[in-house]
Amino acid sequence: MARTNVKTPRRADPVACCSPLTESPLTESEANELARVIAALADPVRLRLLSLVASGSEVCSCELEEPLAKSQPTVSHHTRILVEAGLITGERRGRWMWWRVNPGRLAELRKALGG
Amino acid sequence: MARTNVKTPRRADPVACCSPLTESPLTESEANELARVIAALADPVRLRLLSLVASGSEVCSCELEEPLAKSQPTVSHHTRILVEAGLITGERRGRWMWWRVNPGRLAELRKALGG
DNA sequence: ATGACGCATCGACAATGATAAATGTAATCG
DNA sequence: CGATTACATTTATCATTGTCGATGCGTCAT
Repeated sequence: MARTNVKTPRRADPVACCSPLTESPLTESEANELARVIAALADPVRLRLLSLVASGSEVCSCELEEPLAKSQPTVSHHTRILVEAGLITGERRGRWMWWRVNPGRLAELRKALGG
Repeated sequence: MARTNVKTPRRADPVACCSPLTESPLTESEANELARVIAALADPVRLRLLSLVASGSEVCSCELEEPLAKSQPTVSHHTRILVEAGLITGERRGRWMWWRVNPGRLAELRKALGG
């Protein structure tokens, strides 16, 4: 069946849009899009979640609750935000959701930050 | 008290502490410190403020209110947060505050983000 | 089918943060 | 000196967000 309930990023590339902010002033819409993605990383739980997923090649949601010490709805909330930011992708296999990082998105972010 | 109100970063280096989050899981305190700095950039007004400061070599606070379309207290609020994150530094000369970016801090951030 | 499991969604609450008016503090000028 | 300028701080308001219990939905095993 097709589609699970995994959300995809809102638009093509909310980050790759912007040249490094150290080079030229950001427009208002560029700043809005960039801030949206950065906000996804501006939380310690999501940073640890992302680093946990990056450590293993794939990580199941059920393997996240314990190390993060957060409830299942809270973990689901954070994975959703990271997916919407394009930083991770999720795939449902059976009853489990498997998460992978999107390395390209992190690279875009670093570039937008002056890299 | 004699001291001006320019705040300095809270500790030596809240960001340089962490190896790239793509390499090993962040500890809780590493994630807290890193999230603090990232949160300083998770706002469109501060992103535009930072890019404005980065564009000119030095920028005065009075030159920020108009392009940002924000009140003076709001601009002061945002510059304070960027200073506490170590992303910009301020120097008072006469009645004006002159702001400069701290390129090293942005580089540390990119590194912590997997660079 | 029935139950157990894994995860998403909804609803509510507390905490945080962005904004600006009013006020305070230095520094400069006449 | 008093007046003015540039900025910080205080205070209050309002929107956003992190958190979790309850619930719903799909999947698997029996």
